[in-house]
Amino acid sequence: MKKKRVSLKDIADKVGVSTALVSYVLNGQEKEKRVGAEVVIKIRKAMEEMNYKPNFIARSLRYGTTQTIGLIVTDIANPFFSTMARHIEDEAYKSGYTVIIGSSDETSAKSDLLVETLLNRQVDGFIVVPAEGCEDCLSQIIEDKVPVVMVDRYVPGLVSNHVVLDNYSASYNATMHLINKGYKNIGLVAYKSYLIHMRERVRGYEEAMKAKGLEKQIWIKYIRFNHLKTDINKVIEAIGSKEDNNIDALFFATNTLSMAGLYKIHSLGIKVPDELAIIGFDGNEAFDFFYAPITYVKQPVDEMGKEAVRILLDQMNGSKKISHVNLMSQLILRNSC
Amino acid sequence: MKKKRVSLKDIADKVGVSTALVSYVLNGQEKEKRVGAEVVIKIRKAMEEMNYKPNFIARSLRYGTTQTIGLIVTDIANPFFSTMARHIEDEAYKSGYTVIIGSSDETSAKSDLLVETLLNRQVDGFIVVPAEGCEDCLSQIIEDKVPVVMVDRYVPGLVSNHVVLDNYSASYNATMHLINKGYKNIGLVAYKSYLIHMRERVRGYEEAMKAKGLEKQIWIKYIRFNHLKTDINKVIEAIGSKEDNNIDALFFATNTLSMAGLYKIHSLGIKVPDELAIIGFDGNEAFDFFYAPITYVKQPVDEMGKEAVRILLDQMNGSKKISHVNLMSQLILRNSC
DNA sequence: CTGAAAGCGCTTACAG
DNA sequence: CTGAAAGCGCTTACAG
Repeated sequence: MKKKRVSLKDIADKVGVSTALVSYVLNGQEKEKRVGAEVVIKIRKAMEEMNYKPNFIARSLRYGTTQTIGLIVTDIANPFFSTMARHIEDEAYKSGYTVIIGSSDETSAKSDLLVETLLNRQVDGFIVVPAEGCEDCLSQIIEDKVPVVMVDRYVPGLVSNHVVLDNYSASYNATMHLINKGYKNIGLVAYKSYLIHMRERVRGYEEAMKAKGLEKQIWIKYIRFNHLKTDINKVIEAIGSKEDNNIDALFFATNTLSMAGLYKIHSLGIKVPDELAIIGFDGNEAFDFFYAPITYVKQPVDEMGKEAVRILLDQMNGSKKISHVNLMSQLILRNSC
Repeated sequence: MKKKRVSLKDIADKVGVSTALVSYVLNGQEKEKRVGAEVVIKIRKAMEEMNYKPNFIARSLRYGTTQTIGLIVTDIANPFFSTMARHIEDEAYKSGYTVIIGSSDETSAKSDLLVETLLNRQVDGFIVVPAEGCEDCLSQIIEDKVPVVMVDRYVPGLVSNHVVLDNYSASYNATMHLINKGYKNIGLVAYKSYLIHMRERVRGYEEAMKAKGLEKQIWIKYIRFNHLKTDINKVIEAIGSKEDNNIDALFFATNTLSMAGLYKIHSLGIKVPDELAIIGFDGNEAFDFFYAPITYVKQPVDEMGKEAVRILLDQMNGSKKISHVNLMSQLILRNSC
């Protein structure tokens, strides 16, 4: 079907030299290998004329390296991850790397599948957002000695690289902001998950409450990832009907939680911030257009992506150093609290 | 650095057979090739024990096929394209294909670079959102006889596949909706571009206006892609200060135009729909939270992605049929007009 | 300065 | 039923 592409050998035949010479000029080694000046010219000309393009697959097989990075996120359609993917792409291309993206949907089954697929495809390294139960697939990567850096969250105990938000302080500061604004019954809406980033966000909230003597007011709702809408609707309805402990402020621990919560708050006509103050997670255009623009925890998603690539490149270049990067968030103040 | 992976030959040596047999059982051809029953068992066992993983790069070199699709969008961080990418990913994985994504930023230079990179990497097919001036890079793909399907827009005159929105009717219907609602001075905000999807959207608007005897009221502002904010702010400011022809309704021709326009409308405090009616393009969570939820043209992005993959797979399987798919949009009615 | 040859890890006709 | 061998398109020591 495909037209047969011209190979090194075709060039060599045309010029009447061995493939070695063609390979040398292709790779700019005509100096070191002292290829004859006229030969170089002839080879260049032939490559041009025949529109030669090197076959990376062959080169990969030879080198045992593909110049490819595997990126596993939970969902590329999630703006947080698509934005990060873009930064990763840009940073990787700068160094001649290409990126293959896969979405795990927060399941270890899909993560496993992706890891296996990408490992078979000989990616040189991984950037992964580990899902729950991903200890195994990650240790498989590590066993194979393929460099990997985790982003957004990491698997505690796994000796490997990661670049994540300082989730504890992000959450602590957001909660403290609400407390300082005078709210007392501050609730947290989090995912039901033992993943570290979620636990840290919970912990930050709890510690802030305790620090201000509000341990009695600690109120956390855990949402099931697969039942986002139904679970969160229930939570918001209960708040709306005052069944629930007179919650006067709500902190959402992720962007998807924030959005789902806002939809329900909006449809129930709960007044923000008068009846309910809000702090969301991650920037989002929708936050800006909510009638009370939403105060939120801003993550340095660009840095997260770029830093992950830099660490990964380092590893692929043989560095043995394990890097743990904690990025600081910023609380963007608006009118929702 | 990487641990040497176990190869077919390692298995063969361990079991004491030739690589041919191992290859046969690996590919489930033990029946056709009548491999001895015990041998099959031994090979299977060895593969298991040694944790053998086939090397796709080697296989690719042999087959001349990589089971990889190259996807070139304008920006993977744009929600429209990231959502499409997700559908493409899912559909591709179903058939054992992996996808490599690149962002062109709407420039032909980056598109060229991406095409070259992906061609070198021997992708089996392309799905591309062609940028302005991309005639050349596309014809290069076509010359190389690599299957390609264009999405979102296409290059007229290029004999190739595409799946796009029926932009003319989308725009015609949206404009007609505004006219029927009684608006007279309806403006269109489009990108300054000769790309077909944009021209069709402009044409749909113009024809609708003419059909209702409003040719005199035709009013179009062309925004430069690289000066989105400044250009659009100027347009909205002029409307706000009534300098401009008493525009009472605005139709935005893309999602990025819609968002940029809404930000300015919001910050100037222009009342929607009383002072200015709005129709936007593409669904968007921000549309939902605007104080007057935005009426918009909804694209079937899932179908667009999946259909593109199906056509591409068909082509890669040798089909010579050229497919042109026009998808219908839907006007989602809300309160902004 | 240049060529012949081995090898990366597979697959597959061919011979027995 | 099984093995030896060629070949996919490159790179690179080695010999001359």
